[in-house]
Parts: sequence; C-alpha cells; structure tokens
Amino acid sequence: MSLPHAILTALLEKPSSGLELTRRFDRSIGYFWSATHQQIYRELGKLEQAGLIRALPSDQPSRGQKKEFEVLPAGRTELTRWASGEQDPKPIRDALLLRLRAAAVVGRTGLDEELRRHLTLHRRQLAEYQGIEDRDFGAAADPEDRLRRLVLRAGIGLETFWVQWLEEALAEVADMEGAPGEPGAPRQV
Amino acid sequence: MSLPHAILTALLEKPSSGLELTRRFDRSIGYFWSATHQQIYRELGKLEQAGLIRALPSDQPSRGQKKEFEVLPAGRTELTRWASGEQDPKPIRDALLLRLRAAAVVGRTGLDEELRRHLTLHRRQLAEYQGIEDRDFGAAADPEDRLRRLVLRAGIGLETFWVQWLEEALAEVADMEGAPGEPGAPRQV
DNA sequence: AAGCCTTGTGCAACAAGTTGCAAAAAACGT
DNA sequence: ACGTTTTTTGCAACTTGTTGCACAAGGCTT
Repeated sequence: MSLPHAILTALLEKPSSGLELTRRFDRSIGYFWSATHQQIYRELGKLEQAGLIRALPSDQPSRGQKKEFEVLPAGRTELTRWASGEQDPKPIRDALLLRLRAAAVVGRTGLDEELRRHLTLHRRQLAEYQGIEDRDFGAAADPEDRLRRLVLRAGIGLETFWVQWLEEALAEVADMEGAPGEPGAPRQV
Repeated sequence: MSLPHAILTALLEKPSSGLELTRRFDRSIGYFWSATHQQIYRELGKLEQAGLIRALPSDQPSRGQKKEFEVLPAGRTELTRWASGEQDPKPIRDALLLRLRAAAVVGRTGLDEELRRHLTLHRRQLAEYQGIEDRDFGAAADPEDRLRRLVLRAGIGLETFWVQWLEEALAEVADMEGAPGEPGAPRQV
C-alpha cells in the first residue's frame, strides 16, 4: 500500500525515469522498500493518470524512449498527507525462522549450511551499509540527512542483530549435533 | 511461497481445523509468518487436493462443520524437501522507515507521535515474547524445544532492536525540533 | 549497412495476500 | 420452541507483487 509513496519520495529527491528509479530502488530506497521495474512502471502510469506526477516534455515520446517524471503539487500534498498518518508495523515474514520451526519437526538436515549462508549474506549487507555511512554521512548536518542517516542506522542495527543471532544459532545447533535427540534426520514415521 | 509449509509445520505439531490453525497463527507461528483465515482455508484446500494432508473422517462434513486435518506422509516428505533447500532472505519492507525518508523531503509533521506509538507497540510485543520465554522454556531440553526457543529469541532480539532504535530516533528528532532547518512543516514549494 | 548489444519501456499472465461478505451448524438465552 | 449470537467454513472480488517476454531506439562493431 505504499509503493506510490515510495516513488513520490524518490521523485521528490530527484526527478527520474522509470529505469533510473529502478536503479535507485536497487540501491538506497530498495534497502527497506524493494520494487521491481514492472511494479514501478505500472505505478508511474497510475500516478500520472491520477495527476500526482507528470512526464517532463520530450520531443516525441515513444516506446523505447526515455521518459522523466516529476512530482506535481498534488503529489506532494498526497505524500504529506500519507506521511502524517499512521502506519502499523506489519508482522515479520521470515522464511528462515519458519524453516527452524520446520526443522524442529522434520529434522535439521542442511540447517547448518543454510545458517552459514545467511550469516555470510548478512555480514556482506552490514559491510555495505557501514560503507555507505562512512562515505555519505560524515558529520550529519541538516535535518534531511540526519533522518536519512537514521534510516540507514536501522539497516545497520537490523543486520547486526541478524549476524549476532545467526552466530548464536550456529553455536546452538552445533551443540545439538553430537549430543542427544535426533541425529539430523527426523525420527521417521 | 511458503505458506503451505508453514501450515504443514503447524499441522505436524498438532492436527487442527482451519479456525484452530488461524488461532495458532495469531499466536506462535504468525509471529514470524502471519496469515489470515482466508489464506489458510484456501491453502488447506490446495494441500488436500495435492494429497499432502487429509481431513480426519467426520460424520457428514458440511459447511459450518468443523473439519480437522492431518499431514499425510507425502506432506511430511514435501516439508522435509523444502526445509533442506535454500531460502533467500528477502529485503525489509518497512513503512516506518519509508516514512522517515518521506519526512526528510516533506516535513516531519506528526513524526514524533508516530515514533512513540511504535515504541509502545514494540515494547508490548517484547514483553509478550519474554513472557512466553519465561513460561514455556525453563531449561530447554530436547532439540525441538531448543530450536523453537531459538526462533523466539530472534523475535526478542528484533523487538529489542526496534525499541533501542526508536529511542535513538526519538532523541534525534527531538534534537532537531528546536534547532536549525525546517520547523516541522516542509519548506513549501 | 547489417547485425548485435544495451538502454528503456511496457504488456500479459500469474501468484500471493487482503477485504467484505455469506451461509451452515451449533450454542445459548428466554 | 424460537430467535439470536457465536463458531466455522468458504466464495468472490480486489490489490499487490512476480515472471517472462516483446518491442522500440540508439550505439557499436565489422
């Protein structure tokens, strides 16, 4: 329900074409609100029709032709409206945790490898975030940057948490392996 | 793509009817894989048709009549297969973070209240998780319980993170309020 | 200039998740 | 015994997200 607002935000930061937006979603904004180019194009169409954004004039717009969008006043109003309302945090949807629960009933085959794999991924992501913080936010000055930094620090905190938890989990699982209970495979029916 | 596996897991832990499942999703499993009753009923239908689960025999099953399901061997096999594969962590989708970014371009009206509200919600959730840990996991013995506890500890860690981050964010926003930059409302176009 | 790669836009079909409602059975009050 | 509420199941329509592909323009290569 908030992809349009993500796009409005991105476009206010800088008018862009669909593909540019996609790229930027792959970098900064997509870190906490991902979207494919398809979603973006579709949504750009809707936003344009709704009169919230408009395409910057170009010679003769046609299919493979770049098309830049900018936010209209109505769009800014809408974003302001949205941003001053309430958004309930929606519950976690995490396949790895689900998998642990499954492992509890069906055996932990391959669990160790999977935990390790995730650990690597999260370490990498954490490093990337920290790189961005070092590079882009020296001494955060204006409110805008301070807010953006806050968002980045949420990312860092989350990745840090996962790294720690995964390390804990790996230790725990390793500890189970030799000892009691089932030997990796489920006690079969 | 993993709701069916969430259901299989739940049903292996204990055969249930659709509504019971919904209740259990609202408590334990839904903490990291939420689902509405509609999704669950629809999925139960599919799983039954696919021969992974079956309805326990009852007199004459009809509409408002309770129907219990149990997992068939094929279902266990499928869950085992799924649980030994890879699941990539999908990126965060967090409306609050998006909102912060929006606030950076459109002003932080009402931001403080919203942060406070979330803080309350996360504190409450954290307390609930800790209650469960205290109640259900004294000295975790068998591997199954240790895995389930690990999942719970992920929940605790996540909520703890959010609480900390929100406190940090509130301090930061409060610090902006008096000082420089924009006065809560955006510098209007 | 013919062929090919990249950039950019977009359709169409599908899968997953949400919302609103309806309808059968059972429980309950009076 | 009758109407009301609660439990339980489910349909239908909609929104959101994903996947695979197609098509246009322009640059590059030989």
